[in-house]
Amino acid sequence: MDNETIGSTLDQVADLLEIEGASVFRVRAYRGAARTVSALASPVSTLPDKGPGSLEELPGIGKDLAGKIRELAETGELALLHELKSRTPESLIHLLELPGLGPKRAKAIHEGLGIDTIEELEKAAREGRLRALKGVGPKLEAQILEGIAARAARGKRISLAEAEAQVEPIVARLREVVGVSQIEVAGSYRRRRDNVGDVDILVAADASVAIGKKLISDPATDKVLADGDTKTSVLLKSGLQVDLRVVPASSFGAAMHYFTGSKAHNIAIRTLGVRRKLKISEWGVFQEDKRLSGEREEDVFASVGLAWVPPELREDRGEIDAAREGKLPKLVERADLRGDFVGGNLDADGIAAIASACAAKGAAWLVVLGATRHDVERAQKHAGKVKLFAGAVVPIGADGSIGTSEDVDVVIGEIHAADLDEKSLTQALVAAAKSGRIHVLARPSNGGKPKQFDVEAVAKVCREHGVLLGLDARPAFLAGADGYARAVKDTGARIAITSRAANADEAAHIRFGFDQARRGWCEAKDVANTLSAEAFETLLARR
DNA sequence: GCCGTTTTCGGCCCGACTGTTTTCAGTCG
Repeated sequence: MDNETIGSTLDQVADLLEIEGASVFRVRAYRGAARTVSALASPVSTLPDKGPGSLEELPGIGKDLAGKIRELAETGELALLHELKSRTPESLIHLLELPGLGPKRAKAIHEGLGIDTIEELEKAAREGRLRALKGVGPKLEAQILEGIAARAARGKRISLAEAEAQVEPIVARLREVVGVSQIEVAGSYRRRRDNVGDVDILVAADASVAIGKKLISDPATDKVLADGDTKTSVLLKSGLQVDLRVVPASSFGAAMHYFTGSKAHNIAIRTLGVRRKLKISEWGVFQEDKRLSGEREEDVFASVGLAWVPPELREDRGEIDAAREGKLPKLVERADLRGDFVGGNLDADGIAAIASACAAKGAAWLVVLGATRHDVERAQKHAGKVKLFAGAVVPIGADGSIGTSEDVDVVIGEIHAADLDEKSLTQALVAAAKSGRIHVLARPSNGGKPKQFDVEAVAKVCREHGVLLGLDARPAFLAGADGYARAVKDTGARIAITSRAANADEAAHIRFGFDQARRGWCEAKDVANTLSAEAFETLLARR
């Protein structure tokens, strides 16, 4: 069973436990494990049984959960889940997806009314039977019906690129409101997750400033979900939910920290606060009701003895220990960009256009995929100072054999292996990396869905043979790229971020690759795109 | 179910909002 499925199975267990009324801490443990396993770059089966790197060593996973995860990985089944399903109908899990319905009410609905499915729930709500339950009145009943009607559109996450395109113009309009001193987008958007579920905009201003009204009247707004003094929520016409929160400037740092999350990171930070007898909230850092700080985000970290942590790292994946020990990575920055891999049947004019757009972003070299040395030589005259390399993408066979290509400077090996299992895929990639015929090993993907393989094992071979590991920066190919980058970095190998842009607009997508590399703790030295043209050429020759 | 600068047992983040209540439980982020 692959890691993602193991994660969602553990989430199901958590849902059912929650409905049963199990300890919230036990539920949290399962959710934490689900998150941790889903984010692993390599399949659970490739982890060592004991000692460093084993399941038990992962934060929040102890003996019991490690056993359950192994059970799932090896057999695809989980005895506990069967047991839970025998007591509580599985279909109740779907009730939790409705706004206003949590575990307690789902349980009450099941036990009090004998309702197990959304269809039964809808019927009962229409007939006004739900309000027979304690704590449920007409408003909740209406909300549930509305939730059922809108459930297809809810909970859908969109790519970061799409979210940027929708949110940036809105933020620009909100920024114009008089009395707004600071405005930032927080949440997973600020952490640069490859997909976002909703968008949190944080504003420093007096509560009296009419910024909520401005959002409500924004041309992109479709529907108002909440409209209070400090919080306004709307649904955009696209279906994206935007939450706007107004805080005083004195709390802006604490609020930024809080609303940036992640939830797991916040819990970890607050737990550190508790040990120091501090209370940390979105309003600031408090000691016995006395407010100590909160104007700047750094204040929150400093209050628990930590250095400021870049948002991309705030996933409770070791950043807190690193911040305490002064071992945070100096993350690669977009300004470090020196080169990219572009392509897509470009003619000399197209190459020149991309070269000039990339040069404006700091590029000193470009690998042009699908171009011959002759094409590149001709285009070089119009490419200014940007050094061009001819590149080719060649197929890797299921046995690791490398296909043929034109005589080019840079060869990217790409495996098309929808049907290969983890082990065969790993073997093929290792063989390709050892072949001495490729410079970059593309990340295996099945139409944007990453294929699982033993990243550590492959990256180790790549490091030994001077092969770069590709990270496709196109928005549809970013899933799991952060964990992949982290695994590559940890083995000491280097990644190569490839925009594969066919035009200047697409070349700007390289930033999404940088985002994921940052989420993967990569420093400039871990990313080949930061090399000067000379250093990149040397690297090509050395392989 | 996890975990240890209080701890191997007894804790486990914090606040806002909502709808239903006459003091609070449930949900959400």
